[in-house]
Amino acid sequence: MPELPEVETTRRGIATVMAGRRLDQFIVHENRLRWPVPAELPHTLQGRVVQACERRGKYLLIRFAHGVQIVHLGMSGSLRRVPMNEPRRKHDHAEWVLGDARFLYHDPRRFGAILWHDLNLGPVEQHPLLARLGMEPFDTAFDGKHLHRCFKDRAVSIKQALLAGDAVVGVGNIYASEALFKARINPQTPAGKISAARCNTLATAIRKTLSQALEAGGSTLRDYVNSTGEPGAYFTLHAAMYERAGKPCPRCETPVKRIVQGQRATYFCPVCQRR
DNA sequence: CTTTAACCCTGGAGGC
DNA sequence: TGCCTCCAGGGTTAAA
Repeated sequence: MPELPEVETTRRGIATVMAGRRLDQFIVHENRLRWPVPAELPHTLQGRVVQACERRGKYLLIRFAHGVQIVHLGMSGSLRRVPMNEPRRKHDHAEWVLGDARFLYHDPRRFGAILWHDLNLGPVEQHPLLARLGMEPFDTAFDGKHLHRCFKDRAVSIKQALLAGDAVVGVGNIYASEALFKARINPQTPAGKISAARCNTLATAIRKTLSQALEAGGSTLRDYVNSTGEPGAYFTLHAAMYERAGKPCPRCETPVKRIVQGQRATYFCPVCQRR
């Protein structure tokens, strides 16, 4: 389950190798991902130079002069650098070869995606998958005011509003529970009922949660793209709430509660986290 | 418009 | 040991 920290760590890893280099070959071994990998993509990319590796939300953007390759790791995907002679494993669906550097896209559940955006159609930010994404949590403009504005009049729970991704990107199911615990907000609170002051607290909590995870990801996954499936940051970062139902809250020792919101598990402390 | 639920898929866990 | 069922997850889309 790559969350924003893994995606960002992956981006940094591939960027140092890919940026400025010629892509000799892009090879598709299995095109049945979330959407089919475009059949002409290997031809479109053959011999083109990678300009940059960027990220928007959990989407990796591999930029070329004529377009942008959009890569999503879904929930089970990884993008690793491997030796040239390493045999492919099951679920290695695509590979990039740039000189002596080789990267494999591995995704057992095939929830990920590899797409192409032609820059003749306009900037990649206008791609349907990216156009309605919320603000980046590390954007300097991201703050409580922004959240308060986004959540105004919304009846949906704050947990679900965070996951929706139209206010802020990168807060997945794990970090939503963690950030709400940190901000001491009950996940069932209607988003529109959260005061401006608590939105400030929440914005800080989100940024702190993600940056701590990124730091953990950055240390344990320093060579993520060179390795063979290191554990994600959420394993090394001890979760206070996530998957800890019945265990004591780290603040008050009340048993952590598990509920389901929008078909997804939420973990919270019924004492520390108030509406 | 909002809200809800189904869907895509595989691996792992638990029951028998 | 094997077979069956259930569950997890992100994010889009169809239906209500």
